[in-house]
Amino acid sequence: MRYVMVQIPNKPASTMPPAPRPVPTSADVARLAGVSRATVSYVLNNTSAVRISEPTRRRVREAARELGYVPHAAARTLRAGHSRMVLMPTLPVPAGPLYSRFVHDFQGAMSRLDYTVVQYGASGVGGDEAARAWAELRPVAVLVPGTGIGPEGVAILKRSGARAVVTLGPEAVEGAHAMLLDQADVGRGAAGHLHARGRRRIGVVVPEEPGMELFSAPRLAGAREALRGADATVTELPLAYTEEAADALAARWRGLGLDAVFGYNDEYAMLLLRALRDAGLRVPEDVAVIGADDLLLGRLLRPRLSTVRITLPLGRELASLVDRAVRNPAAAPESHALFSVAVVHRDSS
Amino acid sequence: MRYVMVQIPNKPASTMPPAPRPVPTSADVARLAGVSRATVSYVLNNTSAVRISEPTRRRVREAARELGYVPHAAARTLRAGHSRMVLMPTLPVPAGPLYSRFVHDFQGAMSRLDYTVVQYGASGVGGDEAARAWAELRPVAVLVPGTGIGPEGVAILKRSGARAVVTLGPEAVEGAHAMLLDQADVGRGAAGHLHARGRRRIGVVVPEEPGMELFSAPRLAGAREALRGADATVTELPLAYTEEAADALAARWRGLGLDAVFGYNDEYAMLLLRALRDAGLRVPEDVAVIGADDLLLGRLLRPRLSTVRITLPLGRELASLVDRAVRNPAAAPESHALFSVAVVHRDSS
DNA sequence: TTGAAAGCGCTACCAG
DNA sequence: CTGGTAGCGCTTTCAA
Repeated sequence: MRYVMVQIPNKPASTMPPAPRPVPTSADVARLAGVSRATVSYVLNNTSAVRISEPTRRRVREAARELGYVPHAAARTLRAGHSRMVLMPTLPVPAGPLYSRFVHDFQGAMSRLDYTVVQYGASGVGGDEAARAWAELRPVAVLVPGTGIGPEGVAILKRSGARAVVTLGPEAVEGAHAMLLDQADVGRGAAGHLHARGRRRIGVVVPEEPGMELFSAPRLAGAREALRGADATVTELPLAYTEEAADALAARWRGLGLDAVFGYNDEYAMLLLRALRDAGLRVPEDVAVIGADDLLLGRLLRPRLSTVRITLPLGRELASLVDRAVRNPAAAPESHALFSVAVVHRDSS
Repeated sequence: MRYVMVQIPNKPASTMPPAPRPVPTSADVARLAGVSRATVSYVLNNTSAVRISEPTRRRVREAARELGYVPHAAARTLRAGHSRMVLMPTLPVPAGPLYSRFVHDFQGAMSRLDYTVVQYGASGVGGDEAARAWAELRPVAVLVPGTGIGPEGVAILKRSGARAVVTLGPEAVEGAHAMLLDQADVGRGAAGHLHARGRRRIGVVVPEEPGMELFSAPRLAGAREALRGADATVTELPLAYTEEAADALAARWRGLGLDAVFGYNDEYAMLLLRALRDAGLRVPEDVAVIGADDLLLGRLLRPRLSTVRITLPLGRELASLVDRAVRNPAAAPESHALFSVAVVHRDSS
């Protein structure tokens, strides 16, 4: 006598969610093709160490196609003990054009090296908590932008099998490779330039949009630092990215007694520059203006906008760093400064 | 007599890669805490169906902390049979500001609903091949921008357990929910506006940057279509995003005999507008200019740039659509047109 | 309150 | 050339 387990619906069939056809597995393919699961695996992975007759191969492929079989990445990863996923947490703010391009290039370069780059939607948690969430995915490498990770987080990732951790931020983190990229340099460059041009009462725009302090705070701090000890003042200028806010700021400009402004980036600078001119101020005579990022559009406005040009690391170079690090995880962490900053003096300062 | 397997290095120890300390598993935690793996699982997942004594809980947590234990997502997914990952293939081009913001909002909304959004770096393959690669990850939902998937691809994903497939493109795909979003509408809007303003010989900028044809081709086609049968001509104007290219185009402008131009988007439009004016042409008298995307910067240029405003679906609304679809996979696919297009007439046309 | 064990889907070893 | 099978790390019944 044999017994068979039968699934008993615990609700009337009419209210049950329609039984989703179960996802086909390699066992289903094997059954349909009349071979073993091992053979299926050999055929579908073109395992060269093993010879499978052509008719068998055809039967297996045919069965897989018929069932719409797709292998299960999690199972494969579990079995293999490693994957080729490179994890990149997404920024907590919408990406700007420079960063978008950088990520795109990096992704292209990595896929040419046969890695898969995955941008992981940060779930709001931070610090070691975030590092743990990333570690759960067992990526082969992690590329962390900003200051979202510390030595403890790096250790967590490495203990979980990450063969390379690379940070993209202002300072190297113990145990991780670093692409040095300090937003404060941008503020230093801008403030230094304005000071060199003879300006002494310098405003620094700070976007009011939430999350932007990630970039604006170091840029402001850099400006402050560059002028420390010099006979100059730095005034923080909160500004929302709207025409109205810019006009309002321009309207009370004369009362501020400033002779120069660093506009956070080219977009805010262009916005403010236009508002200042509309308010009757002369640029650069009454007020010098400088932006950052060297957007093409900044060159179109008149007067042409001075700016701080930022060179992000090339996706290719970073990809090759990651690849080397993965291949040789024992190597000492490298610090690179492919990021660089250069003042471009045009007409607005 | 018992035998024990011993791992024999096949190279001299000095040239061996340093044996990476194996990643701790829940079994290691159990061993260290002196309990079973089941207990570890109960404690770390706060399983409420089971009471574990407080001292035991502490011992387990302490052991986990000491080892730096992080659970293995692949194993958990495999066991659970499902995950809460929402897959979003990355665009084949760097994202623009509108799209970046949209993705950011969507991600935030999804994580509030307790899903994890993952942007998956497309490996260059396309069509059903790409769909299969996505299906390997067994995402609970897939959000596909553009025209990167057909009915066959949707079927593959659903057979692999995806409970919702949503496309973000010009037309609904069999079996998938759709957020209708046709770039051709932008071209239609722009061309219609220019024609209504009395222009008849209309140029359409087509960016030369690789990959942009994804967006520029439908915009051009939409413009052509809007003017079909009207007494108007459409001229394709290839343009690279550099000042030199814009100046070169402006230099031969009079020879082209055009009285209006749709600049692909605001950035190209601003670039070209400036070059045309520098070449001595009057805007809008000699040539009307219109862009698209309604960037704030377009309002700063003089004359103020006319534009086609594009409203992307809100991240929140899309997130709720995805969530509903996941909860009720049997529901008929919905088509929404939260995307909309409106001509904003300013001074340049 | 805790432990033993099955099994998710896959690949790689070894035997036939 | 092909099949049987162990085991990757985890959760979850069932039994003690």
